[in-house]
Amino acid sequence: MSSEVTWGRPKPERADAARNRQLLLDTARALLEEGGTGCLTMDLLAERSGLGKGTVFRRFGSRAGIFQALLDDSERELQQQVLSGPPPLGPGAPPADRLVAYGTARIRFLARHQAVARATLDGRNTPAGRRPLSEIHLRVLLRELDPPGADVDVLAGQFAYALDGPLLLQVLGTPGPERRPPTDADIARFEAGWRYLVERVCGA
Amino acid sequence: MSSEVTWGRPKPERADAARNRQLLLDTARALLEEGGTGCLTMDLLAERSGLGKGTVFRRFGSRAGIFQALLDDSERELQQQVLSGPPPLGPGAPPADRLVAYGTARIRFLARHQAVARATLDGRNTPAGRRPLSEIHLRVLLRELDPPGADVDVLAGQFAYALDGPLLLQVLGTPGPERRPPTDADIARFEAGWRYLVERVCGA
DNA sequence: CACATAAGCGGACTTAACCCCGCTTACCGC
DNA sequence: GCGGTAAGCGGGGTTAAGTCCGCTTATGTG
Repeated sequence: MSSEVTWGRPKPERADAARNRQLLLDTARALLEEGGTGCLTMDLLAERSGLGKGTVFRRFGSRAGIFQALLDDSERELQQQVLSGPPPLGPGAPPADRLVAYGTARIRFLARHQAVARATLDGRNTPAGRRPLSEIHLRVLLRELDPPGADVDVLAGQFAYALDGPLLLQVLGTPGPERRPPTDADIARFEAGWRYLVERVCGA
Repeated sequence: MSSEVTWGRPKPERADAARNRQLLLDTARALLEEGGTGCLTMDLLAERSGLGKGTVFRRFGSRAGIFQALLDDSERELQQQVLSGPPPLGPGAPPADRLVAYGTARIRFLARHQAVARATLDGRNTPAGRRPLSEIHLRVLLRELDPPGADVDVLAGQFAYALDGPLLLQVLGTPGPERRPPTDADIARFEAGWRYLVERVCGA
């Protein structure tokens, strides 16, 4: 887990910095474990890690940035499966099947990390211009599929938010103001909905 | 503009409270005009209105709440057109046409109020369980249309976020981190994309 | 009109994200 | 090894969101 794919970044990041980043992520996860997202404050994170507050902000830019980093980290595994795992999630299956498989996987991923994903949204300062990996992958598959007459860029965005939105804001069930974690039944409905959408849009 | 549709609320709200609410909204709009969303702070809003900070929070609950209130206020006009305006936006046209018309109108609405809509999102404390009017309307139209084999509740959510997401987070153009307001060309693409989606999903 | 009361109000207080800037230290070429 | 230097670090300071609680006032009743 040390020197994996080292893509040509101009400045590779100093050794102590990398160590501290990892330490911070680990501490952050521990804090989440014991008190949920609300419990994770910058001061506490710094203190528990034995580092200064400035360091925390240097690494992650903002509170939302930490959650983003955590989510990216968790997402890496999924990415691996998509890039080089077995079909239909990985390469080898027809694009439409991969689309369905990816959506299903993403739904489960989001359901598992709902709290962190939500904390990523922060009206004040989102990292700006950050384009979700999800959308990029969807675009690749859609371009391969090339539905006649579609604007693939736009469609990829629509699909990405059709996948993420309902789960992040938890829109299902009675109109009441309760926000419960999604049940297995909810997830099944979302998955079926996704399958339906892909089939209708990308020919049957 | 005084006593319109007075639905049976248990407590109608005291007169001075209503006056202050309106005053606060007006002041908020003035602040937005002169400095954008970033300039609107609770302290400043209270001071400019000649009221205490407590009052501001009592009325709107949080900073995000103010933006929500502003957006709701702006949205009322659109709602009127949907409920009792001329077709195809208003009642009378076939559901598929109304779906397209509504999406188009919503896209334009969001493009015009993008900054405020964005400020509405706040990872910390969204008013919880708030279901966008948009989604409700979409569900009504979809139920009328009743696409075979679709889960209308799920589909309404997917559509709602397919409409809102790309515009709120501005996902289009080169991958760079610039967040510019959407151009007319962007809007045209989103509209075409929406039309495409509706046609594919709801039969041609 | 006087009173009761519940809603509304104000503004000091607390908390936490985020900024700043002088000090420290890992890394690179000799 | 040995500077030079740019990146990394620390933690106190600033700003703004959100809370609290005692005072004020609109409103309905006898």
